[in-house]
Amino acid sequence: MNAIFKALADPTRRSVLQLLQGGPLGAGELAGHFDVSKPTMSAHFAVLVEAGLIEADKQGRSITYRLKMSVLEEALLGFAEVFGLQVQRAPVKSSRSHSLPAQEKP
Amino acid sequence: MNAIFKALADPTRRSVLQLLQGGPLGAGELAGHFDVSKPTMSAHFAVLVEAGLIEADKQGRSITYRLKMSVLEEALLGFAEVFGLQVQRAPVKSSRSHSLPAQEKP
DNA sequence: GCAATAGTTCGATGATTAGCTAATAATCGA
DNA sequence: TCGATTATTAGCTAATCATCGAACTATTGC
Repeated sequence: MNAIFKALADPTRRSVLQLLQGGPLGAGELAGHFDVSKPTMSAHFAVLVEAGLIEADKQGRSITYRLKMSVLEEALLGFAEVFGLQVQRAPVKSSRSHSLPAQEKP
Repeated sequence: MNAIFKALADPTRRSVLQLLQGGPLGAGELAGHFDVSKPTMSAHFAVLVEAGLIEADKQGRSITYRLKMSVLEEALLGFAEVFGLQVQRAPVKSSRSHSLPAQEKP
């Protein structure tokens, strides 16, 4: 829980999560969106993986990161319900998804 | 936005918010719940005030802190909706509140 | 095998943070 | 006015954090 909030405390990491919301992306591709060095991005990814918010899928010499929505959802829910707030999947807005939906490993 | 997530990154500060969820509390009373010095707590309060998550009401030589639910709610909502999540006030569970409800300044 | 590519690890640095004690400021009751 | 109370400010330390360049590892293609 604390690891998740710590992970969310950095704007770069929150942006990474938002980018992954559109579907899995490679490490290099993600890094291209930010003006920081690759080692720095690598560290950010590590923090997110450690928190369980994303998952790495290594294939060959590239790595694909995938958002673990359920973990984010559970964390927000757990925190919010103490305050009498509800977090739930929003009703799907009628817009066809352009990329594959970020699907959780079964 | 960033200030809010930074504020939420610390477990002590999250606990403070949770305590305030039951209604306004004095600085000393809040500090009594934690095993840290009062200056340290004072700094935590300052961070929360800076983020807009709580509000101080000074009366005489004591200070009452009050949770600003709407700010917390807006922040969670703004963040969550990017991920297709909804945050809303949960339906009131049928349990009478023991203390006065944390009411927002009008 | 070798060069190129993708990403991580290492080591260093500067900034921020949480924590403390001691001192200060403000208020209240006697 | 004096002493007690409540909380903040000041000044410090230790730890954590984001960042970088350089070196390293692993993989692919030729």
